[in-house]
Amino acid sequence: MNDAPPRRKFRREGEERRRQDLIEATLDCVAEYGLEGATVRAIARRAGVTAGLIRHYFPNKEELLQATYATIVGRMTEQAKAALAMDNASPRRRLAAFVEANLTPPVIDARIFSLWAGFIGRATHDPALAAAHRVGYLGFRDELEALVAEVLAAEDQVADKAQTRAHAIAINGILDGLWIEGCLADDLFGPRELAGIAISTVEALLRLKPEREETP
Amino acid sequence: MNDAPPRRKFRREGEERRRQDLIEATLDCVAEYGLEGATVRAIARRAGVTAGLIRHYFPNKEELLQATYATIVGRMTEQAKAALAMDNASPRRRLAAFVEANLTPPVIDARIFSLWAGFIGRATHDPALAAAHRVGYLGFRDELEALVAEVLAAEDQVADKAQTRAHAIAINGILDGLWIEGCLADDLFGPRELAGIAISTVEALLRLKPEREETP
DNA sequence: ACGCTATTTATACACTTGCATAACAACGCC
DNA sequence: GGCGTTGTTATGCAAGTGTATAAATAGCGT
Repeated sequence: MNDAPPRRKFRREGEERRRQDLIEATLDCVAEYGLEGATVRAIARRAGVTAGLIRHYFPNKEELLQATYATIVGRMTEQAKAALAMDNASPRRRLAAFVEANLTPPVIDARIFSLWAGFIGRATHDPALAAAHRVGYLGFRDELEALVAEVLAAEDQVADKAQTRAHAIAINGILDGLWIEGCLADDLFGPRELAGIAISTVEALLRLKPEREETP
Repeated sequence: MNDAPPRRKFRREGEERRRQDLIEATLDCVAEYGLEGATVRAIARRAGVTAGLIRHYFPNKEELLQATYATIVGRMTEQAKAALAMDNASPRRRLAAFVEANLTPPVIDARIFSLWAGFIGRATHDPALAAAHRVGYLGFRDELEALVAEVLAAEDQVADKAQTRAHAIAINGILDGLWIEGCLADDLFGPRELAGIAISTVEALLRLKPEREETP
């Protein structure tokens, strides 16, 4: 008569490890089924735990989603900044590396895009998200603006402040736009085609000399 | 003892009219609460009908959403193409007008963006939406490619096919990227600033002569 | 003026969702 | 090795979801 189902075995994990696992599971779910498919049960199944556990690490689902969003934003900016760290290279090369880093995997990634779209769509109604986006955007643009100023200085161009700002806005737009297309339809482009197009465009915008003229 | 609630009065509408009303109501709901807020009941309430009626015009909710998406895609491309209709102007001016049309109201609009974001997030996993996006994108890009070819021809530049394609991809990216920023944070930019930046960038990309040189 | 029929309402159903709670067991500590 | 802490499971619930179905009525053809 003992038809009581055997209780599931489990292991205790470290707090940080579990949180990270849950976030990763959320990313997987969003990638596969979209934001709407990222239910607590689906996430838990993916993470190999039961649904209730989520509430033990996050006060509610919303916070898990925000933590997930913060994770990918951090991951992306980290990738981009890594490209800036090449201190020995010329400003022009660093700009090119920066552009390329933003338009190749792992930044070009359908999973990330799916999550980004889900969140950014909410930014219109959710002031907190709108503010988060703004901070990230302006930070990114400032970085870009500094880089542009360096490049122009190295090329002996007058770096008008307004002009530099405009350039940064434009480059940021190019990166955003091509990033989207790359995430949505990478099969339409060659492996490094988007990066190449972006670099050409940026160099034309900054009126850099067209070809290899590093050492006159 | 007659506590039977009085049945709601209603009017019969023409089929096409009702379908359009339901689509419009869906647009409102998505714009206001996001895709997740566009439930059949919310949509029906918005349209001033009861939920069951939706199923009388659409076999299921999914089809209503697809019809809605098709509607906004059509509306956006229609707006953009209208700017191309200035037949008497020079290719260069028409390109500038096209760019400007895509980066000023009513194309720059938080509501439209909200809709776009909601749907595009699904396009990663929903094949039907992905296909819809792709035809829209490629159609837009083809239009752009033809325009670029005209401009280059008028400027006596050799119009390499691959180069023209690359230019169109780049311009499309610029438009997308700046469109997003404009929709999300129009207060960060002057009224026509984004359009101006985009036009400058495009002209630099196509290596057009910098200033007013229309009549040498 | 009166039915006919298709549009519209009303109600119900099966299912999913996020969240709350209680029982349980893995693991560190003495 | 027993024990307490707490990470983890199991179960339940109320609200909301899309959909199915039947009843009602608006408005047209006659």
